[in-house]
Amino acid sequence: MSDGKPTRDYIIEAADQLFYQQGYEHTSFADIAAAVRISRGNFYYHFKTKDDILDAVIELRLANTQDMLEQWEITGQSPQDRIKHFINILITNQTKIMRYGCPVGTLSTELAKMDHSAKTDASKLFTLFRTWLAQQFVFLGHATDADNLAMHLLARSQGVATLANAFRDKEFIAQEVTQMNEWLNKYCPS
Amino acid sequence: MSDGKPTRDYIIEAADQLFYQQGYEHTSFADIAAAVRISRGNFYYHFKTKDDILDAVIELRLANTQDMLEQWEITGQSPQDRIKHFINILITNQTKIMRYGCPVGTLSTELAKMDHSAKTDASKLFTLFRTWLAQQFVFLGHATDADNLAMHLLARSQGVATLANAFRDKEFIAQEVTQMNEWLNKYCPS
DNA sequence: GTCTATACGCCGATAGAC
DNA sequence: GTCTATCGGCGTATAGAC
Repeated sequence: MSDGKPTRDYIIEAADQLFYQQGYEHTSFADIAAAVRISRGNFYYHFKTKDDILDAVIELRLANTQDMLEQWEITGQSPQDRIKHFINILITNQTKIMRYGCPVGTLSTELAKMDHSAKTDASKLFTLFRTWLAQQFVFLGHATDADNLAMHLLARSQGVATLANAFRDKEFIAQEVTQMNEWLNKYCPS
Repeated sequence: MSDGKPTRDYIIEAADQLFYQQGYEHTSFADIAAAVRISRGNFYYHFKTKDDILDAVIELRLANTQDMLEQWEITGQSPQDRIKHFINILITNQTKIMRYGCPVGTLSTELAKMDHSAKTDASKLFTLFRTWLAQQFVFLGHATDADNLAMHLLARSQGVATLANAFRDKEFIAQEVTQMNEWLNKYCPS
């Protein structure tokens, strides 16, 4: 590549995209190699197995998610603002979601069906959102059921992503996002 | 096989199970052949391609779903009873859902990622539930937003399935089902 | 670090005997 | 209708030259 970034990083980023767009199993080494413009053989200098790439991709996603949540912690002026940031991903990423679904949910589901060992690691992506959301609800004074509220919101968001993907329905997303914000307002001080 | 049922039907039923448990792509002809106890070669007497089996499986699921909805129409004494039947699938099938997710949602998601031609047919499974639920809401006197309410409930149910699968959490299902029933009561005459 | 060449198995699919 | 044998292709993975 042109800049100083290690080839390994390019591989992980390409795999990240392809695993999301095509699914883990449906993505071959040839696909990733073509995207990074290296030979298949060279591939194995950086990763021993396909599972190793998956591990690296999950690690990358965990780090990126962590960064995003920390950003929201800074830019969101109140807990409800921050939670609204979460709800709003459905709008921000609606094009991708309608095409490929939610990157967290679809990977989790695929690995569960494959009975893949990385399934536990992939679910940590959910945990990241779950813990962060729960913390916001604690800030809002709902310490006792903060985790339940976090899980509820996560589930709502997952369901919207799945159906928006199935029906390619933009209007539906907008409508559900509105309802989720209204739901949130019930738990916020007025 | 021992009884008079055509081998073709056994293949479809085995494929139905395996596609659900392992995913469509992850399931090979060898897997299905082993389950039905026929040779791989014999397979092609009944189906020309793997896609043909998928079509047959979707057709079977559509028919089975249709039957189930008609049953609910009979056994459910009121629209709210019938809708509660829908909500209750999450409890009835909780073991399978925690392991493999929702059969409708996971197939839809997988086919979308593969950009598979059968994706549209698979989404008809969602449509079946959607139309049926909307009809119940019409009966409840919510004609203007019946479809929105149906989609909302479908999404809730999908989200619960996805998270229950990711976290293998039975308690979460029970809790969300309770909330969905409470939500439903708001739209029912008291 | 990157390449070519290649091994080897499983995949979907076909041909043809019984 | 069911079988065995086999094909061509692509999958992951390895060996070794540069």
